[in-house]
Amino acid sequence: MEIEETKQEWSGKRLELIETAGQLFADFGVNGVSIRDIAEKCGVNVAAVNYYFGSKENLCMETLRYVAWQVRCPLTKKILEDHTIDYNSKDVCREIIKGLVEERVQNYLSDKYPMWYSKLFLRSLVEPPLRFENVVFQNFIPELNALVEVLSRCAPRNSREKCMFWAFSILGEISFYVFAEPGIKIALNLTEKYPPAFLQQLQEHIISLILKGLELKEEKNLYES
Amino acid sequence: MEIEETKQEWSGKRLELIETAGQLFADFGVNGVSIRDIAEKCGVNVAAVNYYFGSKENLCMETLRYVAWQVRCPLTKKILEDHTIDYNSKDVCREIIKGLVEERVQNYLSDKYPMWYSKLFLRSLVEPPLRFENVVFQNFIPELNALVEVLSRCAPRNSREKCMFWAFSILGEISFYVFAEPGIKIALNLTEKYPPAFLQQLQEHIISLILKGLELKEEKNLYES
DNA sequence: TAATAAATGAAACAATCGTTTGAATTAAAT
DNA sequence: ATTTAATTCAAACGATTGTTTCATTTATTA
Repeated sequence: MEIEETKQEWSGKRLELIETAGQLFADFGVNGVSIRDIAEKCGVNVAAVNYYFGSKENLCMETLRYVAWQVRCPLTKKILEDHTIDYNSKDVCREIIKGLVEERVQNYLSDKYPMWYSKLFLRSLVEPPLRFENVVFQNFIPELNALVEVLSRCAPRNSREKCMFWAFSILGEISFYVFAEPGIKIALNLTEKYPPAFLQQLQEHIISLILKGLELKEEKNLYES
Repeated sequence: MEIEETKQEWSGKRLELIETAGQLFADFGVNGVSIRDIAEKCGVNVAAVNYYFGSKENLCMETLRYVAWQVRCPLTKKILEDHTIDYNSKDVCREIIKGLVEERVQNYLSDKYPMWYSKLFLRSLVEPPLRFENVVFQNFIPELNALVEVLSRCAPRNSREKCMFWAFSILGEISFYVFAEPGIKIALNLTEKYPPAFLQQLQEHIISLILKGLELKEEKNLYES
């Protein structure tokens, strides 16, 4: 119900302002976007921002809260709460890790959501006045810890420290394509969004990389030249 | 000699301004820093920026040119120009890849350079008015292509497309610790810079991850439980 | 030492920033 | 239909932005 209340606030002109502002914030940074830029692109008066949000900073935090909700990856916690999982089965562990990577590639890079959702979310780790907001502590750190816990269970021979590195590997591999998107697209001669076939290859690349690293790769592949 | 001329411009009050402005740009974004901020922190008059650089935008490009020079990774090209290398030797290939990763961990994350050098350099891939400057095309893309070429030679069984993914893996794994530094340090309870022991572990993690992925890992490790 | 160039400083420029005001308009409720 | 609330609008607020001016100081050269 708290969720329903939250979602109600994300409707109408208020939502339009969040979507417009968020996209601009993601591309140009909060300080690179003026309220007049937002108002013009959204087709509303400059006073609308202060009418709906009180201040630019409030709007800023709202855009962050919004995208953090949109791209959240709940699979990790769902796995941790499922006590029927047999982590002794390598097949099970493989599927779990495949799922973790897939969810993030899907939420961060595919056209399930606009790219600027994840781009703005990543900015919250970096840039004032976004960073150090509660939304970071309520999303990034818990999800990171959950990710480490799942990896620890799937690869018990690895220390918790090692699993932290693997968690950062998953996040880093994917995040790079988000935050460095403009440069990467130039390097790859892409004008539109990442093609689905490209994302499919990337997803398989990351899954294979993690599975090999955690010694969970199917044996047949280990020995083939 | 062109280099010498360039270096001469990086001295005195001019260099102090570049260093001061660059650090602020890296942390707060170009639009998040005013000329008065820079002047105050640098202990000079507000007119100094326009006296030495003509405009804020010129100063901005100069800071970028400066850090791109500082953190450049010339090892890749040096390898490509060395025609005595035997890429049939797995030992040689292993050492090459170790070197490539080490150079980047050293230049981007260690205390060889201030962290904001690499942070600002990464911003050039993302954020106007830094992005799409010539320095990106003259550094990021050539180094990326060189990296792909070296990986192709070391792992000839992988397609060029695959090697591109591996190159992005190396860059992504390391870059994540640069651009997401504030969030990561909170997650890891770090107040200072990344400890040398941590970077050593990270470096070994990435090298191992890439070598396993490219099937270059020493056989003894492949079979040990 | 005198003359010249380089560097610095206080003050102000127009432009833009986030924000506020209060009237005009639209929608909802009685 | 009338009242009330919600929304939109043009205009202006003071503060801050990047930049310029010009006098002053410092350093260099003749």
